[in-house]
Amino acid sequence: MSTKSEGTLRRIAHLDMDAFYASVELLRYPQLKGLPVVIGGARREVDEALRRAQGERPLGQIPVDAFPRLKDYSGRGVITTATYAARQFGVGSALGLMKAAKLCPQAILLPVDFAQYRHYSQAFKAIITDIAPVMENRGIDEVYIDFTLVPGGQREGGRVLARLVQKTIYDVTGLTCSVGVAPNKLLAKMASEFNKPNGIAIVFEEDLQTNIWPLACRKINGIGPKTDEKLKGLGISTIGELAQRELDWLIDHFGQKTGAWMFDAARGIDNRPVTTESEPVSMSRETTFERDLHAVRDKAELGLIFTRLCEQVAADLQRHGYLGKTIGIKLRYDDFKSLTRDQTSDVFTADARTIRKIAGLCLKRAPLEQRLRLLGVRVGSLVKAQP
DNA sequence: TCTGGGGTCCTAGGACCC
DNA sequence: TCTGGGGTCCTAGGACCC
Repeated sequence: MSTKSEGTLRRIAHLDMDAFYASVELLRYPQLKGLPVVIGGARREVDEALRRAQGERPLGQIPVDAFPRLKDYSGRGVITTATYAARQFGVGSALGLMKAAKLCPQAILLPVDFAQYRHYSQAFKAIITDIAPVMENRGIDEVYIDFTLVPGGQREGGRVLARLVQKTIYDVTGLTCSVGVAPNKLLAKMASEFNKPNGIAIVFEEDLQTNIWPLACRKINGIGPKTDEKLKGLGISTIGELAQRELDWLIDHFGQKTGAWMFDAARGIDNRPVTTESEPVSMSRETTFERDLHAVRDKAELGLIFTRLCEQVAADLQRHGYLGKTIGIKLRYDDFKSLTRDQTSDVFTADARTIRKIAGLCLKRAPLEQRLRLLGVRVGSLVKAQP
C-alpha cells in the first residue's frame, strides 16, 4: 500500500495564513497598508460606520482619515484579527474592543465579512490541493499538508515545496502565509510560527532538543492556559522540563489520556494522520445581545431572537444535508457564567419548528432570574440526510 | 465599558440493559 | 445477606482551538 521508498521521510506541513481577515481587508483597502487595523465588533454598528465613511466612493478611494476608528466605537465585542502594525500596540485576537481602544485609539476598525474570507479561504486551499492533494482543513485560515509523497516534498526537508506553495498563493491571491515542515503535525504546527509572517521553517527529528525543548509548554497545540498554569505550579515551564518527567508521574497528575499524550508530545512524537475528510458532529448558532436581556421583561425580544437562531441552525443543517436529534441551548448570564441544557429526541430533524419546540423545553429547565447576555441553539448527534 | 462565534474532544455520573 | 461486572446512551460542564 505504501509507495514510500527507502529513505523517504514523513514530511508534514502546517500552513497558516498571516493575519488572515485583516490581510483580506487590505486587498480591498490598500490605502490602509502599514496602518494599525483591527477587525471585529458588533456587526451592525461597525458596518454602518464603514458605510458612512464610504459614501458614494469606490472602496479603494475612501480616504484614510474617513475610516471609523476604535476610539469612536462604543458597543461590545472583541477583536478577531489585528494587522501586524496594530499588534505593535499590544492589540490582538480575543481582546475586548474597549480595552483595545485604550491601547490604540487611532486604530481603524472594520467589520467582519465572513463571505469574503470564505471566498479567499477556498481560493488558497484550491491552490494547495492542486500542488499537494493530501490536505486537512483546520478552520478558515489553516491547513495541514502531507508533503511526504509529493514531488519535491523531500527536497531540503520540504522547503522547496513550501516555497512553491507560498509563492503560488501570493501570486494568485496577494496573501502571505507561513509554513512549517516537520516529521508530524505537532511539530509542523510549532514550526509554522517560527518565522511569521511570510516565513518558512524546517524541523527535523534531530532538532528536538535544540529548537523545541527551549519553548514554553503553551506552544504545544492542546496545552491551553489552564494546563499551562497547572504545569507551572508543578515547576514545569518549558517542553524540555516536561520531557524530564516520567510517564507515571504525568499520568498521576493529568490522567491516563492527557498524561500519556503529554509524555509523547514533549518528545515530539505524534502519529496522527493528515485527514482529508471529516463529518460534522454538531451545528450551532449563538448571539451576544447588544444589551443584556431579561427572560420576563424582554420576553418578546428574546423570543424573536430564539426563533431566529433555531431557523438559522435549521437552514444550516438543510444546506449541508444533515439531520440531528440532540437539541440544546446555551445561556450566558450577565456575570458571564454559562450553562447548557440539552435533550435528545427519538427522531432526527432539521426542521426549525421542531428544533424550536425542543429547545424551548430545554430553556424551561434553566434558571431565568438573572439577565442574559448570550443565547445559543445547538443540534448534535448528526447524520447525513437521505438525498 | 471587560470578555465573539463556531466548533471538537474529554470526563464523569446516572440510567438502563445483559 | 454481602453487593457483580461491563457496555452504551444521555446530560452537563470544561478545556481547547481557530
